[in-house]
Amino acid sequence: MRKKSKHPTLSEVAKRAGVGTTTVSRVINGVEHVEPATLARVEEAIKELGYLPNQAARVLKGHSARTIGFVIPSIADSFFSNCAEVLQSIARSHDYLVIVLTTQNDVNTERDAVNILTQHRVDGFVIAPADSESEALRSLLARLPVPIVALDRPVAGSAVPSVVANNFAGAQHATQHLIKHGYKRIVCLTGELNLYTIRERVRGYCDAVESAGLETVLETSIHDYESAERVIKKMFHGRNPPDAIFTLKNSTTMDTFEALQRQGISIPKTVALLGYDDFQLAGTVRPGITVVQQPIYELGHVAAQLLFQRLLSSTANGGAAAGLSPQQVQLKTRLIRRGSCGCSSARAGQF
Amino acid sequence: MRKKSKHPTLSEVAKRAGVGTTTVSRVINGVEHVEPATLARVEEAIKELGYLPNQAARVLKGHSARTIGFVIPSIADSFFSNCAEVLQSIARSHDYLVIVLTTQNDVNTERDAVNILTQHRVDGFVIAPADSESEALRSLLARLPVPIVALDRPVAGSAVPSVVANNFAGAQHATQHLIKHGYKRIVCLTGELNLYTIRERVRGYCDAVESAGLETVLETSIHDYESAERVIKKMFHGRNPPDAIFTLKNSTTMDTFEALQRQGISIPKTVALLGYDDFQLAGTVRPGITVVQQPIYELGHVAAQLLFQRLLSSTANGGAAAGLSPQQVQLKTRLIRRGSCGCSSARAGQF
DNA sequence: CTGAAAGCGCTAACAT
DNA sequence: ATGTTAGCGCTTTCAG
Repeated sequence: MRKKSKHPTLSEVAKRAGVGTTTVSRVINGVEHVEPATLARVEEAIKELGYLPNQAARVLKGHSARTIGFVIPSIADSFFSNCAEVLQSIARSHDYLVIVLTTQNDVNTERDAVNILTQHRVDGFVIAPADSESEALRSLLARLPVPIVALDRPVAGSAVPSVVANNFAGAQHATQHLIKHGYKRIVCLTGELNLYTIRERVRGYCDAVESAGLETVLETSIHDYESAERVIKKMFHGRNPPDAIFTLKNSTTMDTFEALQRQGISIPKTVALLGYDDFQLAGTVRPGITVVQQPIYELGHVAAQLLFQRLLSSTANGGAAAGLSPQQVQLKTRLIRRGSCGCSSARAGQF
Repeated sequence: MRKKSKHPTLSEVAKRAGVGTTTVSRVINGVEHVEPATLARVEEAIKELGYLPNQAARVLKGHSARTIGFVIPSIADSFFSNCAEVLQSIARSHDYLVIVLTTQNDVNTERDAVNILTQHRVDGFVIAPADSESEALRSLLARLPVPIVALDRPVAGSAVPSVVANNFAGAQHATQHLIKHGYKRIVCLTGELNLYTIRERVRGYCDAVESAGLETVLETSIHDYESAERVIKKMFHGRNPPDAIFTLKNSTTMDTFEALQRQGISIPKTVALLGYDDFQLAGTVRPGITVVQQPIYELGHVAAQLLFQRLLSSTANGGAAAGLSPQQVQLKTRLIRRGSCGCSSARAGQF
């Protein structure tokens, strides 16, 4: 004895209240010209049935789904989960929903994700492209009739607005900082050279090192603790060990810190350490770790703003985007000096 | 000169290919009885128009939205973002989407979230209830015609299946461990006593302390670094300072560690520290922090499995849930011994 | 102030 | 093998 259709429908409500469907519809969407008595009856029927309007029907009628998508490599990554939190709260303030899809930086998964969102007729989305240079992605996005904003990584050669940190300058300044400390052999530890952000950071590192007439030492095989440890062992057992290490993302920084510590290599005495991207406890471990801090909250915030500007203005004036914010936003990073680079760690401990 | 409807429709594809809508529909949903030549024409039309079926229409037709909801306090919390990652990947393997909604543990926001998901006709959802005892939530969930699974916190007195860790036993064992070390004055630091998990942990702590004939010292005003520091200062400047501290969630553990370190209070010499919930670098700071580790991955995994079992079986046999896994799953926690409790930190450093 | 009816894009009988 | 057609639940003219 189960109900056929699990959810009550508007016409069921109408029948129960003894009115037409139009009246119920009016009651649901902002009351206008409904007699108090009728209104009361309808509201009671709604309550009794536990009626909730079917979004699908509304959308089919041409209404917005009030939903945006968020396409990111991983949601377990604190950078992106923090962005997601910001995006979520802004979306909610506009009464929009967020659908999160993860790509693991795989271009096929990413293409599927974008298509799925399109099938769901989201009103727009924010994406951190797996491959900034992908021609396929660019043309895929170009066809879509909804606003899109790129986050953390741009879409090269495309009109898609983007909000990214200045990875080049961040890495460049960080490296210059190490150079000012007098370090002569600064190695750069990383993996995932295919990512836009990483490439930019590498560029910044190389630029600074070369400008100082030093030698670039790039190690691109770090993917986890084991690879970090192996590389570090090799470096310090070989001739010409580094006097400073620059790591390009926070898991690499942590792995490196851990490996150095376990091998009893003193920071910053034997080797200095500077990491790209801040993380919890970076100021609490001893020594505190000097890092390039990204404006995570701001990145998420600006991306959300850009998206909703377009969303709201296209609703308002039929698609003509007038007076919108700049298309390509680049945000500054900040160098947080703690003890690991050789600076006095007097101010260590800040998050 | 803008297109009216932004997305191409099935009948536009049909027109362009010179066939009926049915044929196009057949091409889209698993080809059956379509002549190769026709098929080719249709496929080309689809490609040319960049056609993607409108989910809303399908759903309205009675099809599943192939979407599940995930209702959690916050997505920036690593516990929940890790769960989200697991849920996401399992959902995707079943070709389902995940909509994430956050509640900040606010019951009204939570109610809204559930209703929004219902309006979107999700096929089911996983929820970490803000208030396990809420009668309102219980009755709200009871009315819903879709499968629901509670995660991390049960829904008291309800048929909703739940997947939670054994918070009581975890805290009890942890406290007993401190007692075995010989500590006599073990204080418990926490906030958010309204949460099910915290209350269970407090119960476990109290049980162990009282069974040992010691005094319970519960400090429930810790919300951030400042409050942690204030309380610790007071404790160590007053008479009868603690010889061990048990913190009930990881941010409290980190704040406490930091405050102790800044005040030059030695761990574990002056005071031992043991925290509930593991975190990155817990094994890397000095001393490594002994923690109760929750089976995060497994929690997410089992919750997802429970949900999809119900989802898939209700699709298969009309709602009769036959041979399903147990309704109330309770998972074991693990005590990870590092240096901060007074154990030798020989095995420290594991993540 | 209220109701009847058309139609959004799609699927699924039912025809052919 | 393919086309015709009737709705799914809702909003929205257009009439009363």
